[in-house]
Amino acid sequence: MGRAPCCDKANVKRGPWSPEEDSKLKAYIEQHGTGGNWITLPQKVGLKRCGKSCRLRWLNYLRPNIKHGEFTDEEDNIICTLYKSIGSRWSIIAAQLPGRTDNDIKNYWNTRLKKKLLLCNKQRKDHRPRTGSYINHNKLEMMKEHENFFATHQTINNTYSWPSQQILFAPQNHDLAESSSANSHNFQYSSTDQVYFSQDQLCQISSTNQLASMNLVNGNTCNSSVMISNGYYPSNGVVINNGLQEYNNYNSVGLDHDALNSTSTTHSQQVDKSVLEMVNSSTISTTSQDQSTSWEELSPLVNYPPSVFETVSPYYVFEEQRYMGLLKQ
DNA sequence: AAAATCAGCAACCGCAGTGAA
DNA sequence: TTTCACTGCGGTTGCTGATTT
Repeated sequence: MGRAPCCDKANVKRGPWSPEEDSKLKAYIEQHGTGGNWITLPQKVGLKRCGKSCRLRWLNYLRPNIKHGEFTDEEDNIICTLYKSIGSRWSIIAAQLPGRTDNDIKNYWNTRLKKKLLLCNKQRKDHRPRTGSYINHNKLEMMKEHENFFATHQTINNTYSWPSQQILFAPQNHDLAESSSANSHNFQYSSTDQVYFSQDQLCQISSTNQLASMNLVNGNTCNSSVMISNGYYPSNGVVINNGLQEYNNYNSVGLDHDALNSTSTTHSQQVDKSVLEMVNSSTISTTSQDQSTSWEELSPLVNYPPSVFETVSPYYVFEEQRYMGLLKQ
């Protein structure tokens, strides 16, 4: 026995909403509210529409403070970062972007952001060496090669106009920082807990085992970092290289507890906090990921340069898949 | 200038979760 | 405990205007 339809489809209007319908619905809801029952709302308003249709129209178009138009670089950033973390859970992503609806963000991702990444990937593939193992290339040489490439191919830099950010890592304790410093990495301290690395330094680090014992820090700006609790579940590490952005954001379960409880949070921290709460309080779907473009499909598009992450990404990707329910435990 | 194709987006569909009876 | 109406969400469809051929 199938479920009863929510409305009599033969007697409801479908398709685009007219201005008259819009104004009727808007006026009614502004005056009376939804009454918590969308199914009976159309009758009260005097519309021959399905309740679900009214709800959608209100949420996506009529309700106050809806923001239409171009997405900003910061919004792009947040969408990509969160997509990397939680996948296509548009309502959660929308909750981080005031005025944007899940439908808007979903459309924007499917029609523009995804293509933006694909375009970038194509350009990167075109530049890859044709022979030999990419992974086995000398890391420093590859890094220099990429830097030269982006220095001379301004068009690619223009393709990605997102704000530049700096990669941040933090040692788990000061001893590590000091010992690392003693290893001639010449770290710059932004605070007692954080260290900034140059790309060359990262190459050196990734060629050693030091990365595994470090904490990845959220680097939306140099001054707004979230300390991650351990080296296994970094969250929201974003790397910029000459205009290209590295989204290395993994599951929020690794957020540092102290950071989460900190009262002096930055915007990016607040985003992580609330997303963590939302993700933890909702069920993770194992099916929706299959139907949309998976991050596994797109992640190669933003993993640049490979030399920085090849050491650690397989494990992190595994962890991400496991927590997203993509792998059996 | 007309036809074909593409891109963007509003709206729809159906499934899963929730809570009241 | 079970049933079922309702809500919310994510994937998909189809319309429309823009662009290309």
